[in-house]
Amino acid sequence: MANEKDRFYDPFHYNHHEHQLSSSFPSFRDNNSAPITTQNFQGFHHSPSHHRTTFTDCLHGSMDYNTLSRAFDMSCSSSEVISSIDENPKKPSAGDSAGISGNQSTPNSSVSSSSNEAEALIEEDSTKSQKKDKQPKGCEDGEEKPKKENKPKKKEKKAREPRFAFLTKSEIDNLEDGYRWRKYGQKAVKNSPYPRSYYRCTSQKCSVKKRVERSFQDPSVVITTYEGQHNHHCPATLRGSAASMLSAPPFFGSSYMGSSLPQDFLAQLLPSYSQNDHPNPMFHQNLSHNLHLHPQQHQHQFQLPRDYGLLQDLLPSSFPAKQEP
DNA sequence: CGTTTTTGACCAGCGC
DNA sequence: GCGCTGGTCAAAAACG
Repeated sequence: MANEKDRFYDPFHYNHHEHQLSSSFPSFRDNNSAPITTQNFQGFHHSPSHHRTTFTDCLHGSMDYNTLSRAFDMSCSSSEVISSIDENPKKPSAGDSAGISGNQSTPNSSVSSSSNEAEALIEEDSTKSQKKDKQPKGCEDGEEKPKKENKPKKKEKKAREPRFAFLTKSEIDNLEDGYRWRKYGQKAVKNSPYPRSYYRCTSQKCSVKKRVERSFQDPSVVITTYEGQHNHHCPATLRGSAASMLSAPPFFGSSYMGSSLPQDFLAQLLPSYSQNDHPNPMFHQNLSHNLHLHPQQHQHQFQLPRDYGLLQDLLPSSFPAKQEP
């Protein structure tokens, strides 16, 4: 279960507040000298009609904020929101409301639900909600009890892997991402008619998990949360880099935790990015090329939260100290 | 027959 | 302590 902090960072819950969050970052641009352009892309090779994913708020760890903005050449002039479903988060826990509700209005809300963007969110790993997870499966002590009754109740908490959530506009729940997954559970989600499915990477020794859930606010949006880092190569080589992109977890691996993360991420995301070393007008084309998309199809935007301070408040452990101008 | 999915039970953490 | 919820387990079923 997500505790306060967990819930706060949990994209699923985050999603419940997306409109609020989006509106809470009013002016990222001011703090950045980076030229504002919009980088859009969409599509999973698998998509029959349209899977669209927009990476938003790709922030994590100690990455440098400016670096990130530079790397993505972000545009925040269009504070788009996926939707403005007015979901009442039943439990406005301290963290929940405190962090987000400060700014409920939707500034220049070009609430373009029609623009179908999806988001990629970092879910800060909560150190509080670690669970048994990797507990040795019961009966280590020889007893054969029904089910897991005599599981050793380890108190030792295992740090959970960072998570990375994608909000994807898709009619298909389980988006193809190049890796093979085995479903190991499904749960009904509170306040949502749509169940959440739990998958594990089928590769041995790979502990990457993902959760797939459809947003009840916008049923056309699929929320996919990756957790962990693949320790193997993508079994299916997708065209371009879509696969590596979607296997985003490596991006969260410790080796990627640093100021160079955006570049690393983009390098993984798009080989052309590493080639070019810096976003440029061709970036769009490279992007679409790598994803085999038509430039005209670009409809989704990278976004960065605009209020760094607020983000720090939201994800205190994920951001370096705010730089005073 | 091996692998994957389904599904009810179980467990841990949290709030009250 | 109890109830709720998210997450996981594991047996059975389904699938290829």
